[in-house]
Amino acid sequence: MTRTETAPERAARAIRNLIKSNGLGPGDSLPAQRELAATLGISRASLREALATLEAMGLIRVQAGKGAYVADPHDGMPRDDNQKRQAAQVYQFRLAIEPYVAGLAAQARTRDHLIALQRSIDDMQTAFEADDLITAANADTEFHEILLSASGNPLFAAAIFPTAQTIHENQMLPFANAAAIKAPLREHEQILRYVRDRNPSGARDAMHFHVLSAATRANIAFLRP
Amino acid sequence: MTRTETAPERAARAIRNLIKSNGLGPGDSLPAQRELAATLGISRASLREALATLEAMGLIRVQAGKGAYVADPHDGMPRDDNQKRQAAQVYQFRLAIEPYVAGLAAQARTRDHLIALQRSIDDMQTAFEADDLITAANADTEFHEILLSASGNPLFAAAIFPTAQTIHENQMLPFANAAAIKAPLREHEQILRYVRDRNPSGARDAMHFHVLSAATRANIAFLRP
DNA sequence: TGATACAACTGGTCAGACCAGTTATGGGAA
DNA sequence: TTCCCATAACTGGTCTGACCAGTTGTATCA
Repeated sequence: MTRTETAPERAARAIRNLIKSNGLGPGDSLPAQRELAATLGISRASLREALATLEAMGLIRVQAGKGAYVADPHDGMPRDDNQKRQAAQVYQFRLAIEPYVAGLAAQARTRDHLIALQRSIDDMQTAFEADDLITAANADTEFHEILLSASGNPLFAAAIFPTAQTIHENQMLPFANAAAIKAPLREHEQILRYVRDRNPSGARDAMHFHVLSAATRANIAFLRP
Repeated sequence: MTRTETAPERAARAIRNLIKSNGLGPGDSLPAQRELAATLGISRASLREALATLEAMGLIRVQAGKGAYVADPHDGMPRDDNQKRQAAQVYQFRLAIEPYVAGLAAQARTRDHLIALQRSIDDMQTAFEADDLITAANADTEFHEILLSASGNPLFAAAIFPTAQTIHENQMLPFANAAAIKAPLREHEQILRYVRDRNPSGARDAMHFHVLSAATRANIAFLRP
């Protein structure tokens, strides 16, 4: 039997669509609860349950007396007005996870992973040639996601998930510096080589270098153990 | 002004504590909503909002007509029936994160962190002497959580959160072997020593050893990069 | 003994009320 | 005219009490 979708579930999905289709960005406000409930044809109680789940997911932020707003992805983490510092935390985080994951991937990868990794590199190359930095950044992210999945341990992907958006944004930073634009491409190729050759320590070091280089390109410094 | 905590927020935290302190595991059922609301001194509406956030966080699962249950953390991630394999993934994950975090903590810790770490060690000791393995396991988890916070990078805590329950479960496994019961205690003390002395590489190695030892005690083997 | 019907649960949803903050507005005082 | 402040009209936060729809245990009847 296909379990019936609950009213708050339906509402939560509707609100997410509303945010998307209306192109609402961080800080933009949602309709008032009484109005939104009426629009969706549900009670305010159900609406509030939907809002509670969306808030738990970090998509919105609700303030008493004021309203509900589309959340800034950075708001889920402790106050830190300093942009640079946030970026530093992201790179610090990546430096912990990604070299390790690359080492695992070098051992656990299948032929399909290699193909997918190569394609993401090709996509990135093509995007660069077309000056399409958005697509290039997407390809960049994709490369890392494939490695994540190639590691064979779903916990890493689960761990990255909450910070995925922050990480992606950060991955675009380096591209602001047009001069060093091809460097990440070569670094990806180097990583892929080690992963293909099943050389964990090589992959690990190459990824370590890649993350540190990306930080340097973005002019970010941070504490390392 | 310190923004007042909302009733559902308070309730969510209370329920999480309830799960912890009662040692509820996956599949165990929570009290009925009417009863739980009365216990917490809030309305069912507020209680339901709390449950909605907990469900969004993947901590519980609510079924109409039946009840609310502590969720299996592995639901929502790729099927993997093999218990041993799940445990291996957890240790593999911890081995990536925790030594790195320990290294950071050794540099960023404050005096308060040291005090808290020492207390968690003392609690664990006391619990062992009282043969209270549940409390001991809680103290064990607490030690690691304090280090997480001492690292100064909230991303690590955020990353660990989704798998926190799995990790906690795993941390209890070693205690099944009564012989080696004091080992983790000594390992924690060793880590604390390095953290106190601001020795990152020492802390890192000690934590590496600690995680590997825990895995060995639990008779778990896994791939390392 | 076994099947069934009922009672007593469970969560899902709603309407409507009231409180406590926030904000816009309009009327006075300077 | 300009500025300030009281107030009205919002906003979300919370509660009560009701009813519906599933699930489950139990007692009754064949």
